Amino acid sequence: MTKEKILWSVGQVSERTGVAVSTLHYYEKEGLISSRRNAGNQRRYEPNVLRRISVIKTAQTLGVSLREIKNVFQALPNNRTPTTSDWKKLSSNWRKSLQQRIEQLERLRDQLDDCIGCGCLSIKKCNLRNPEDIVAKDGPGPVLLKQGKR
Amino acid sequence: MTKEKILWSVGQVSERTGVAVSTLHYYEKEGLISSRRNAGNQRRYEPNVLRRISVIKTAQTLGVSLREIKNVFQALPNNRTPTTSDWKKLSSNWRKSLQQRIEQLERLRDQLDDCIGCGCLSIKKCNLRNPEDIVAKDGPGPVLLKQGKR
DNA sequence: GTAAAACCTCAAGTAAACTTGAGGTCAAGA
DNA sequence: TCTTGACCTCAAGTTTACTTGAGGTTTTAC
Repeated sequence: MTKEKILWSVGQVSERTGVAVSTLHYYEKEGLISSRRNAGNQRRYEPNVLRRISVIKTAQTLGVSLREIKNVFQALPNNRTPTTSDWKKLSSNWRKSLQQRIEQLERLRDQLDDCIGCGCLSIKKCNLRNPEDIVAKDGPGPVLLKQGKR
Repeated sequence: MTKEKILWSVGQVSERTGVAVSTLHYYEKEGLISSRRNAGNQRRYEPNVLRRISVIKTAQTLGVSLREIKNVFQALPNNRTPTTSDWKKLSSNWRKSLQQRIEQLERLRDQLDDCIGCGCLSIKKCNLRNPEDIVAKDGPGPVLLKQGKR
């Protein structure tokens, strides 16, 4: 009993996932997904590529860069096609950073509430802009939230 | 009694806000902030530029593009330096989209929880990847969350 | 068997948000 | 005064995540 493998063409994967063919090429070039080729050199994907693409897109929604996603993939034992339990770990980790992001935004929201309340956004008082309660003196010193590059 | 205006040099604004001098130049070129010049053609900023920069940085944290921020600024009557009540409106609006973003991420988080629970991320079952409860058929059709460009 | 649709590669282009560099001017302190 | 640090302009470079295009091959449908 041979296991019949259903393979997908790039166009099928594209339609199935909503991700452009050119993007699939790009992901492959970047080492995020892989494919086999048929006799005519056309890409043929195993179904699990859909998993990978889902994870990529989900992670991007969370603000994870492709580079980081690739690292996560590569950290999987033997860089094998991830198993269910690998996915569990991934989901768990991303759940954590998602939670952190949510909390960060909630803090920001609450600070915005303060600002709306006080109508301030003033340099010396506003929490949002002066999160460490640093009060402006004549001398300088950074006052905004430190923010990574976006 | 003349109103003494304290003006800031670009270096001072940079240190005060944590935003690089080159970025301040860039924001000015893009029409997000403005400055006067002293006799020697050096930039001199009115204190309210700090407000603008705060708003820019805050909005960016919320995922608002510079273009959008500029539009908001320009929508202010006479493109004047925003007043306290202008800021209230801005804060309110941004508070709304912040809330939406939080809710979106919370949904994502809860769906991730489901995935962790079921260990799936499977094509046919996973909520996260199949948010509309579209069950995979043999025929294609996009399955991922629609996502704007990032 | 043939035409159209789908696929291939590789290079170059795009957009946002900045940064870097070259070449030169201005200002403040010893 | 002189030197050093802060400033100036303008052009070009950088990064991420893709898209577009040219020129050619393969597959599929009639």
